[in-house]
Formats: sequence, structure tokens, C-alpha cells
Amino acid sequence: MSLLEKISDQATTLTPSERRLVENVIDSPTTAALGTAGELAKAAGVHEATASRLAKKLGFESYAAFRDALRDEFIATRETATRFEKTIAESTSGTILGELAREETQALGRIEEFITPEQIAEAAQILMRAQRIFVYGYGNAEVLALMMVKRFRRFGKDTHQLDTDPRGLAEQMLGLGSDDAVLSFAFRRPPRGYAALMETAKEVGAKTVMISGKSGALLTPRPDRLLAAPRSGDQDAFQTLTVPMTICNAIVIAAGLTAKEESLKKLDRLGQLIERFE
Amino acid sequence: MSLLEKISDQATTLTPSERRLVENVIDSPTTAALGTAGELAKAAGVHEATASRLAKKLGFESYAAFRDALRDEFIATRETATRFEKTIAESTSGTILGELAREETQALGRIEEFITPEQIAEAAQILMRAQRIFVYGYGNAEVLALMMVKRFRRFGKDTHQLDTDPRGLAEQMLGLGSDDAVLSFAFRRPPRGYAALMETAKEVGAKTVMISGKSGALLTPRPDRLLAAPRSGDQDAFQTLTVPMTICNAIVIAAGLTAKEESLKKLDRLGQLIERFE
DNA sequence: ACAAATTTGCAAGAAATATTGCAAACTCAA
DNA sequence: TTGAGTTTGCAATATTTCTTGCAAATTTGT
Repeated sequence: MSLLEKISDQATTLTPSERRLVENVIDSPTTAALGTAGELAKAAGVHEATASRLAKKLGFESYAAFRDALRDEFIATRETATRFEKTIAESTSGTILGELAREETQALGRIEEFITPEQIAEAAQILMRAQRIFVYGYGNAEVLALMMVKRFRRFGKDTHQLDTDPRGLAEQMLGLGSDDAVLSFAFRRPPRGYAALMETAKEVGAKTVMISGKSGALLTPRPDRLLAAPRSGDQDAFQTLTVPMTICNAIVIAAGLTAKEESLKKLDRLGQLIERFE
Repeated sequence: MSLLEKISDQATTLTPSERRLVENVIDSPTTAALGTAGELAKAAGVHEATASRLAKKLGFESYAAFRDALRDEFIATRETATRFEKTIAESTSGTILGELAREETQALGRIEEFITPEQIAEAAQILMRAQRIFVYGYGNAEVLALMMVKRFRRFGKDTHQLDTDPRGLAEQMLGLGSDDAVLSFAFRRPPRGYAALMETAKEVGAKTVMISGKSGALLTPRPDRLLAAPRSGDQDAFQTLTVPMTICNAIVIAAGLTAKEESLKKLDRLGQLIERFE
């Protein structure tokens, strides 16, 4: 029996104050699920003691147990790798594609909470001012690395994808200079060779830009510019590249704008030409 | 300043115990956001006092303030959910990133008008039943091709990325058999060599799946399965890969589900291993 | 290898949160 | 209107959670 059913079963025996509390819970369940008894009581305009009593009346051991039930029900906390499957099964119009699109939408909607326009502009500026750009990404991140290499080559930038193999990487880094920029990606774990890459870049004075998920916040040594935003999808299982890819696209567009003359149109014409003859 | 920035700021000065705490937070932010300092500490195997101190070190007034920040950023309450919908749908935020996110959202919202659940399921089935998978994409599409190669290799499928160079392509196609599947991508123009690839596949009886933008409808010869949905972005300017990438992700998830037993769990464990040792 | 500095856990106690006895306020029936 | 029954808030108490001084353990520099 779901929590809300449990509550509505009691609906006839609820006192006025209790009813106000329940209405409040139904109205904003997540807020109630996160707050304290006192907060809920205040929102409903009743005394906290009443909230405490309500929890017991509804059959819970304590207010804490009631709140836990609320959290279970209303807060999406990924429990297992099968969460997505579960979501699909439960949702009425459950299609994989639809659910996926919904999650991406939600993640995209929050993107600006993590990345400021300045960060985009600065990243674009660093890359466009660089004499050469070295792009580093491995595992899934290699996909984005490849994309950025392609995009910046279209701008006419001297762009290279760094080897994922430590030896090749070391060799490529020998030529790194102070006018160069390193763009790197990391999700989940910092890639092998990351530290060496960053240290070398710092030594020679090359600028470093990093695009990452949450885990980027822990990276040491720190890049000059860090653009970190959580990805969408299941924590433990399948995380998509939509959010970081959108950040990349924003940088590409900003880069196109900072290149003054070259507007998007020119980018496109060039792009079409290249695609046609590629 | 966002939580991730605060963490990043302190990343170099974190003590071992503090780092373990932060890793724990990053790995399962929602759990941390809901729990107490003691619970987080226990999960990280350190003393709760350390958790309390970490909160202060990151610049928060108290552990409670730290947890509030976690909730803000990582728990999708209804307020945050509706907030983005409004922001995204209506207002033009005036930033590149915001505008981009808005466009992607719109395109994603329409994706189910073009792709049915059956198409996703069939594509997944074809790929998972194939003995070998050959993936073909060039220009920007190469990015998605690479992604799919990585994803299906994780499923343990014998997956190969086809050469974009006509000669190499011809050579690789020699071994194509009736149990194989070809997954190809095309945007704007059909790639060079596309016709030859499709004809060869038809001759030997290999199944073909194509993911494309609007232009896919015009392709000849026709693939066995065509998944075409318009991309986001200006028609003539900068079109992103978000929509086709989401279709790809849906196929990967569907493939994982049809692989019944192990599905995402296996994908995850194997994936983590691969990433760690890659 | 030693001393200084840092980190960590322990445990006391501070603060926040929840519970409950009690009395005032309220409701309803006669 | 009165009185029995119910509901509610108050305030004291209990419980949970957080903070901090201190000392042990660990690390760092010489």
C-alpha cells in the first residue's frame, strides 16, 4: 500500500489540524520529505506536537519513520542499477526513449546552476587564443574528445587528439608550449596520466581546461578552468554524455562568436563545404 | 559558488579522510544529502567528527548548511523540476548555454513523434542478435559511431568501426556475413560509400540499421530499419548530436534489457573495470 | 631517527529535533 | 448553558545529531 493510500484511508478520522498537515504533505511531498516535524508544522500553521502525533496516528513508529516513508516514495534515490527498468515499468506511458528524453531534459534544465556564462566564454577564449589545442579524453570521454577535435579543426585551429596510451601521451607532450591549450575530459575516475599531463602543462605554461561530471571537483592538480556539471542518468549504471556534450557545444558556439568575423553562418558554410568534400 | 566549485577549491588541501568523505558524496550524492553526518562518516569509514569538520572546511557554516547545499544541487524536488520547465520553455535566458539547453529540450520533447518504442526495440534486437556489428559513421557522425562501438563492446559484442576511407571500407566489407549487422549514421548528406555498403549488406543478407536526421528519409538504398528524427539547432547552422545520441542511448538501454539477466548490472561492473584498467 | 606539525578519533556537551503529560480551548449533545 | 469528550498548544523531557577540546596516531621535514 502506498503512503498516500495509507493516508487517505485515515482521511475520515483526521482532525482539522491533522488534515492541514496532510494537505501540506500532499501539496509538496518533497519538501515535507526533507524537512523536520517543526518545519512541516509551521508550514501548516499548527504545532509541531501535532505533526509528531499525526505520524503515530498514521501507523508509523515515529515521525522519523514517517519521513523515511515519504523519502522512499517521493525522492528519487537510485537504489540499484535496475532503477531505470523500474521507472519504465512503473510509469504509465513508459517508453525507454521517452523516459530518457525526460531525464535529459531535467538534467539540461539544471545545467546553468553549475556552469556560468563566464566559464563558457573563458574556456572558448583560451581555446581560440591557443596556438595549438590538445584534446584528451578516454573511455567514454574519448567520444567527446573526438567531437571537439573535429569542431575546432573546422575553425582552422591546429588541434590534436592526445593518445590514451601513456607512452604515446608522454611523447606528444614533449612539444607542449606556453601558447598551447589542453582540453581534457574525465568522468567517474581521473584518467591515468592525467596528473602527469596537468603538471607538464603547468610547467610549460600551457592553459588547461577540463570538462567533467561531479567527480571533476576532486581532480588534482587542478586545471586552470574547470567546468563540472552532474550528468543525467543512473548514478551507478548508465550515465549519458548529453550534459557534457551540451557544454562542449556551448563552448564551440562561443568560440565561433569570439572569432569575431566568423559568425555561425560562416562556420556553417565552412562546415558544409568540409563535409561535402571530406 | 556551487558545491562542486567549493570542493574543487579545496581539492588540493583535503586530508585522506576528508577525501574519502568527498568521494563518497560524489559517488552517491542523494544518499549523502538525505543522511546525517554520522551516516556519511560511517559509509566513508571515518569518524563523524571529521564529517563535521569537512563541512566547515568547505566553507559552510555547519554540517546542516552543507547538507542543505547537497539537497539543493542533487535532489530533484518538485520546485526545481517545475522551475527548469518554466525557465527552459519560456524565457530566453540570454546565455549561450541556456539557449542551447532550451533548444535541446524542445527537440527532445518531440523525439517520440518520430521514433516509436518498437523501432528502438527492433534495432536493439537486431544488434544484439548479430554475430558481429559493424558501425559506420563519418564526419560528425563518427562521434556517435565511436560511442556505439564502445557501448556494444561492453556488452561483449564483436563490434567494429568501419573505415571512413573507401578502400579500407571495401576491404572490411569482404568478410560481411548474413549473421552480421551494420549500424550506420548519416546527417545532411549520405556518406560516400554508403550505397555500396548497403548493397553489399543486402546481398549477403546482413541486417542494416540507420540512425539519421531528417535527411535519412531520402536515403537509397533503404536500410532495413531507419530511425530518423530531426536534430536540434538552426537548420542551416549549428546542429547538435543530442537527439541522435539519445536515440542511441535508448537502443543501448533496450539492448541491455533484452540481454535479460545481466543487463545494466553487468554493463556497469564490466564498464567500471574497463574504465579502471583501460 | 627525532621533533614539529598535522590529522584523526574519542568523548563530553551543545544544539536541534521529537515526544508526551497536562491543561486550555474547542465541539457537540442534551 | 453545561458537561463530557476531543483536539490543540505549551513546555518539560527525551532522543538524535552536531560540534569541539584534547590526546593519540600519523605524517613531514631535517
